Amino acid sequence: MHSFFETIKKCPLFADIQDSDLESLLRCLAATRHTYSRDAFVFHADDAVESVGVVLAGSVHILQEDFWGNRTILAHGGEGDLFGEAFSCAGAERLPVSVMAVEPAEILLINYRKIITTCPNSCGFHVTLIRNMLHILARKNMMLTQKLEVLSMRTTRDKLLAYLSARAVAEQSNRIVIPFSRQELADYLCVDRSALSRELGKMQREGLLRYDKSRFELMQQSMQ
Amino acid sequence: MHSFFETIKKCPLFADIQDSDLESLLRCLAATRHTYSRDAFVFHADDAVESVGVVLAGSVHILQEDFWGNRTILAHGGEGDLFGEAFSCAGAERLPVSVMAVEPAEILLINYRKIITTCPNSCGFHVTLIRNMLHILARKNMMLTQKLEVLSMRTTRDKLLAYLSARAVAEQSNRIVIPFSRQELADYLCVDRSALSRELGKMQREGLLRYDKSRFELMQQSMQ
DNA sequence: TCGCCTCCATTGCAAATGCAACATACTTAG
DNA sequence: CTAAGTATGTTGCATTTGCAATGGAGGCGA
Repeated sequence: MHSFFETIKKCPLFADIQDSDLESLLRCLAATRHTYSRDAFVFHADDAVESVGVVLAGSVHILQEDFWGNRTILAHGGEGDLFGEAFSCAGAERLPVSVMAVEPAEILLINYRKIITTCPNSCGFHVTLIRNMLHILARKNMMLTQKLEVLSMRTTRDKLLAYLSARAVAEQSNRIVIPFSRQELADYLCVDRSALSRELGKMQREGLLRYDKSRFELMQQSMQ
Repeated sequence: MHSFFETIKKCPLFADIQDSDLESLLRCLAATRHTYSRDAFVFHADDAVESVGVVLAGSVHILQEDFWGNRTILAHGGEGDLFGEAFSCAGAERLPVSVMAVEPAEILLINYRKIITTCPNSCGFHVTLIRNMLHILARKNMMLTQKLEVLSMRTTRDKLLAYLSARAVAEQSNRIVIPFSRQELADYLCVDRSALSRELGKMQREGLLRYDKSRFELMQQSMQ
């Protein structure tokens, strides 16, 4: 477990904030620390949206409950992770998800209004803070968009090509190394692992690509 | 075709800005108007990211080119629509997409730095503008997340249930009216229309739901 | 070296899906 | 009212996919 300030500094919301400024910034934001025992709710669905949270210690699950009461884990938040920012910034009335401590956790809660309102003593942090928030939301936006482009393909082959092509364009190379194991790649593409393997083999036999473990090479000529 | 100011006011980036303030705001932002003929590029992939754009007249396509050079239309932008905001706010170095006028178009370009930097004469618009930008990004974020939850389901049935359940929870009712025709729903879920119809019929026969046109009723007991 | 474990490829099979073609409402213009 | 056009449901068929089970390769500790 890291120290409080070390953890805080890992959170992208506080990027480019001087260490020496952190303490006064947190005071200015009226940030509060809370501890939660295992399975305790940090936020509960239908709560009013007022704050964003930063995981200081332990970890949380972002949970969603569907119409029939089935719970799904949407995401996991570990040390330094920020959560609740989209709902706050979107001006949502009520939370559509719950946040629950998976293990004993310590959370920093910050009132959203305090972040976006430049404070009376006009401290310069707010500008940085808001810029960081924009940055976080926008990056997440790009990631979501990219994943959507992949998942909007109907077949496993097309999902694979969409994913690999995007990586290749980003890396400006037809040789790419993906940060996933097979199972993880299958999870990312939302397909069955064995079906993924089968399709990969077929594509290699057809000369669309070559691969070895996590190393892939896209073939130029395959205009399909 | 609407007047310049009428169009501007439709753009969510300028929400809550007084009509009387608009003109000086635009001057402060050094916003510039440009006209493009059909098929001209407003932005080109790999351009440096410097500005966001607002469609004043005509319309644009957001295009993406994959590894093999195939172009895909990612989105359409009509009068009052904002584009390029995610890349600007995310601090992307190079644009991963192109923006092209589909028909003769007039575009308002605003340098991103001017938006997020509170100007020397500290005019109050910037605060509103930045808040609007946060709002836009966050709302888009929520929409993307929700669609991703639906598309991450592997079967048509599960996609349908995920979508309908989300609507039902949002509307707090088991009776919902969807804003889509069948074809549009199929497109949203990224499945074939006939397969969607087939699955809907099957689900109705199994008692999971009832429907008539765009009106759906989810059954409570069906815990599956 | 042996045994255990994890990751990955392969395969059989039933079910789901895309696709194309066609049938059936419902809408709208004339 | 009629005719054309559009939206939706239905169905056959080839293909794709998920699922479960199996086997092999490589890593690791005893």
